[in-house]
Amino acid sequence: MQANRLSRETLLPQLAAHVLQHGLGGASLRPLAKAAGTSDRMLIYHFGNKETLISDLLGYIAGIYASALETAMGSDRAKTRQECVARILSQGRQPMMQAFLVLWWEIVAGSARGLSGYKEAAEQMMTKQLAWLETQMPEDDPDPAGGARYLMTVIEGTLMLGTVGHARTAREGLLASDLSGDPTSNHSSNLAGDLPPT
Amino acid sequence: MQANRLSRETLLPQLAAHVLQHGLGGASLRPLAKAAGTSDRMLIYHFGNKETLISDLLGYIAGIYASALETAMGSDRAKTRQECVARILSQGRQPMMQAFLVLWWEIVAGSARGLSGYKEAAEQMMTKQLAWLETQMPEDDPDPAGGARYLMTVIEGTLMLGTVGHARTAREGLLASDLSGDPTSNHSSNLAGDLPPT
DNA sequence: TTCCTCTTGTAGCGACTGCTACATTAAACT
DNA sequence: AGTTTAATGTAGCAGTCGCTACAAGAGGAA
Repeated sequence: MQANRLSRETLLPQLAAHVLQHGLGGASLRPLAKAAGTSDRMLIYHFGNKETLISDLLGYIAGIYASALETAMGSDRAKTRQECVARILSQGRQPMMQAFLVLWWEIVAGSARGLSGYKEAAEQMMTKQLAWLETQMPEDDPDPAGGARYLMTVIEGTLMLGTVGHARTAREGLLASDLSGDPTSNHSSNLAGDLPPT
Repeated sequence: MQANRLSRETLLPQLAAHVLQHGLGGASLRPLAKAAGTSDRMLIYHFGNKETLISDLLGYIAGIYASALETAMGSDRAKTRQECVARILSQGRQPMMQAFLVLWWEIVAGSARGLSGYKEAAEQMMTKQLAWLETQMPEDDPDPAGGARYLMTVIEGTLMLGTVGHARTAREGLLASDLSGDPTSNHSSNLAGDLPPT
């Protein structure tokens, strides 16, 4: 059984898998090629050089992330903003999302350093996440657009604090915020339980 | 004029300066040594190996950050939480803090990947920032401890969105939050003006 | 067939990586 | 002074980096 001809399209999934597991920082051509069952020679042949390979790969990964969000888009909306936050944070604790998250910070770092392709991919992923978040907002929310942006800010801050060992700080912050459940509201408040552990 | 004997203490400031400018990712011994006016040979001699060099360097940089916060600790507290956020975000737009911020995301990424020394430094920096933030909370704040943690989460989320080209998302989110200024409050609301530009 | 283009393998280049062996100088102790 | 120890320079090793020159196969077109 002969393998198909190589192309960017057949290469990218395997490259993405390797990068999701081993990161972008130490990603060099020969290990990448091995993961895709080829040689560095062919990677350069098909992508021209490493820089555009990484750019294309980031774009592809952003696409994966987008479709992951699509499939994760349950039909039932959250009832409160806090439930919305809790859902997303608990979803972010799934193993697949963990790998994404680890990679995500490398993408952010690359963005900050101005590496080619990073900012575009990051922006695309966040735009998609924002759109997804808007669909998850409570139906009776007074300001779904602004609220989604607010929740996004809070969520990203929480994720960052979590990765540097300050999950507890974020949790206590959320509990002290208006997201911890308005006592005058008739919705149940279980944010504490759904927040990430220390 | 003969240069002083080398030691970790005399080396670290110059190494830190180089890393703040060029990043941790591509930091290899020879450029680092050149920036410190020595040879890679001596870096290994004084630090043992690269890994502990980076660890020590991260610790040293965390120390720099801590003292930068100390000197930035004005005696006057903010009057409202939103003013507190606005101050910190505007402070983060100073050039020196910009360099820190770019480096910061590399530290977060290293934390997430489990690189040795990264998480410790990151945790230390965030702990320090949290303590500093508590001192900046409004005097009449009903919950300074919880509020500081909440603001910290929001601030970090805002910074992240800013570096990936979503400063506008964060700004709109903050404007839609309870931090945008309570109309029933007697404090002035100028958060919009102090938020980062698009 | 003959030719031509696309795709792939082999081999290697020059630069760089972290690190070390060896020798030398400089300072400090006895 | 003599001895010992710490600090530094020179040179280089084995490995990896991105990338390329060259040639060989493969498939279609004439």
